[in-house]
Amino acid sequence: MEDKKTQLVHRRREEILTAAKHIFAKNGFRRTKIGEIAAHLSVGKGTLYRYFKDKKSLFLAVFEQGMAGLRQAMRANIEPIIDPKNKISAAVRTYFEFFDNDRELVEILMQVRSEFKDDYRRVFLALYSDYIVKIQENLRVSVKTGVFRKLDVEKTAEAISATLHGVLQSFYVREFGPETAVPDVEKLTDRTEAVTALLLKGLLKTDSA
Amino acid sequence: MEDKKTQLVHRRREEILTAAKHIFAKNGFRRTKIGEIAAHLSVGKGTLYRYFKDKKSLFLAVFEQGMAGLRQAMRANIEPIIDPKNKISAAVRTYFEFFDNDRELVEILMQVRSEFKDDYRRVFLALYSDYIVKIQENLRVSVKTGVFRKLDVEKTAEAISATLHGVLQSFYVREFGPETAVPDVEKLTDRTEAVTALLLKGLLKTDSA
Amino acid sequence: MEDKKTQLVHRRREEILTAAKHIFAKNGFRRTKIGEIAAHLSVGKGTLYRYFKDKKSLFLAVFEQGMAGLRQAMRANIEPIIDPKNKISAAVRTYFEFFDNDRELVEILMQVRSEFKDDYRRVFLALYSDYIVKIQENLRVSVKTGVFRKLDVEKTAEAISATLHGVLQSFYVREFGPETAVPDVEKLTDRTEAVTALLLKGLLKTDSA
Amino acid sequence: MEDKKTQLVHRRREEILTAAKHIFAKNGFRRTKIGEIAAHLSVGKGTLYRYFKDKKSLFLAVFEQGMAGLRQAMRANIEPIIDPKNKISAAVRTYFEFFDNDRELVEILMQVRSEFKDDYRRVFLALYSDYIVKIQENLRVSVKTGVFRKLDVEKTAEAISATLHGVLQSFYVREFGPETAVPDVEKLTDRTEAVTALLLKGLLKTDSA
DNA sequence: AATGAATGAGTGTTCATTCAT
DNA sequence: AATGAATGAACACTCATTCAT
Repeated sequence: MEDKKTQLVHRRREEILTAAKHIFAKNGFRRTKIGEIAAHLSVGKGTLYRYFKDKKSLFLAVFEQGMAGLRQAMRANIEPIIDPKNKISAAVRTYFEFFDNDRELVEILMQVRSEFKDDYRRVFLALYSDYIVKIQENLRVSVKTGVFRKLDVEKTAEAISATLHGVLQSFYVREFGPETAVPDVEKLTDRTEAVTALLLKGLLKTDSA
Repeated sequence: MEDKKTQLVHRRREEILTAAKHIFAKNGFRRTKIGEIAAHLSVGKGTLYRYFKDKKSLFLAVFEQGMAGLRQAMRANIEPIIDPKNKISAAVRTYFEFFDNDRELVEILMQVRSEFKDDYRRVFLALYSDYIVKIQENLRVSVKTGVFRKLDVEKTAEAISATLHGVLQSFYVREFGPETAVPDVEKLTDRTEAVTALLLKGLLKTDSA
Repeated sequence: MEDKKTQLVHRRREEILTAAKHIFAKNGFRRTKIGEIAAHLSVGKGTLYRYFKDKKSLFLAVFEQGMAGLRQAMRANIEPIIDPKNKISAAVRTYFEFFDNDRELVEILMQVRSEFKDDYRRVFLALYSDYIVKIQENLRVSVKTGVFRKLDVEKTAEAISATLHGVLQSFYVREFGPETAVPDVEKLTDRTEAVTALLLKGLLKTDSA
Repeated sequence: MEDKKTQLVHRRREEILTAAKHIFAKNGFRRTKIGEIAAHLSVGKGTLYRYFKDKKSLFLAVFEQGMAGLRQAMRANIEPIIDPKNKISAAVRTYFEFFDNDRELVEILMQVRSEFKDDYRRVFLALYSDYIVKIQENLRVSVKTGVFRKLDVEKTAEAISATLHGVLQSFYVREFGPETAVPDVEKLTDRTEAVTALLLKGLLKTDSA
């Protein structure tokens, strides 16, 4: 019985998060009214406050859930791979695919940065640190084994991660937007090859000799 | 006499922009009260409204001025350079130096994205397009001359630009913040080498032969 | 239960209208602050906005309610009367009595004209038209039966109605005003005889030999 | 020389009043900005303040000037007439003609009532009192000479005056409005006959038999 | 005398949050 | 547990008036 109750609570929490993500992504944090989310769920506003302390907590919960999903996807798709090059290309592909499949989360991501700088920092660092650590490990090993050139592991890992974010944003500014009529014409995934190539091979022609 | 007046108006406008940038960067757009900017300048609120239509216009003017400065810096430092590799490294260095020297602008940049998506898009595209075109030209020529490998010009140019943005943001989230007590410990410019190397050489060891 | 709620809502609405009429009449539309009305009712400002869209709507609701009352009074007191002369005198008396008993409404009436010309026109025409039509009918019949002299029905009906308004205003300008210390010394009703006589002796067939 | 200056000042004052009347009538007191009047005259705002203490004074000056014009017209057209009936009909005609020829003043008149109740009262009473006194004299004499029926002089005089005001307002609400495309289709003057007849046939002794 | 840049008081409205039912 | 009526803090913007030039 307790279990049942707990499950119900969990399910309800999920429903709220889904509705909130939808509305927040559509209108942005400020313009979103708690009442609109409640109405979307056909519940009273008070109910939302039983599940989340306040509007900000709800918003951050949406964000954290999204980030957790990203982390999970990255883990599932990258960890099994052993070849360092393939690890990189899998990371790029996974990252892009993930956000192609959850455009609302991109909007949330953009919002959270300026609305809650400090919370963003916290969540960002918490969720991404292990992922950046993984990159660093890959780099370190691959440099040692001679697959990758000699490089500054910390800064390069940061740069790789930053490139993914940067491409996401550039793309978002130009193509995204919930109101875009034809959102499927172009996809982040289309960038996978170019970005992977850039990261792995760089710009220079290397067929020296 | 007209000249004097015009000059005075210009000077006042600049003073307002500087004060506004400072306050907006410190508190963010929403939490900034027009009265606070006015007080900082020791003028009445009405005066600000003589120079800028409303709060949003003032904010966007700060943003546009900053972007104009970036464009100018990029042009001045990159255009004279001929060697494609040096062009790339100069772009990275200029970009990072520019934001190291104007951290308030970074905060503005982060804000504007989520507060005024559409205006951001407009200004961003307007000011950056010529700069992205330059990258594309460089790539196209360098591929033809065999300095750069065969690559997708549009997508790679986008990725290069995105990498710079991404690094700026990653760094910003971790190190920046107007409230940071010791903001000079680490600098964006420290990333120049690693990023330039990543862009030019990629990760893979190329010691063919 | 639904009934109870509906009733409560209705009662609250009436209370707000009463308080608003009082404050609006005392201070005029512009100088009335929403907060003053709320304070008078010991409720929060937000509550007023649950019942009325905005300040203007509240004001116009007060006005419309008053006009509805006037129409009702006119109907109740005039319709049952058959004799044309008595109909006229009843109209004059009812009109004057009504405003003697609701001086706040007079102030509202004066305000609404200049503040919301168009809304005034709309409400005025909507509520008064049937009443003017009644006058016209009375005139038409009475002319036919020879009780009233031959006259321009439309213009004379307008003039009769206008006379009532005009007397109300003249009186108001001189005697009224919520601040008047002794508001009961003179009354609109005191004008009933003189006005009725003026109107009637002009309407009656002067069956001079 | 002094004379010249005085004349110039006078002329300027008149120009300001004309412009102010125009703008005030168009937009209403509240929505009229001092700057708009100044711009219309191609002078600085400060200049207006040399001629009128403040916005309210300017508005009231427009009103008072208009009322003075009405008084003058009434005097010129009525005083020479001796026959009591003709005096009445001349009053009606003059009043209606005056406002047909100065519709802007009607708008001012409507505004002033609710904006400045007390000042309206003062000016109204000051300017109209002599005119009402004239009506009273006419009534008194005519009753004595048997031309008019026995009546309450004060209240009837008030009612006559009120009828003119009332008709003006009724007409205004329905037909006027600065935005009316075809303002000449109907005129106040068209009411002259009906109103005169209403007033007179009520005034004349019905020496039946 | 004329100007118009500068001033800053003043207020309607929204909406996150609470809490009585 | 759920509701949604009630609350009231918070804030941009206008424009009459002043006064240095």
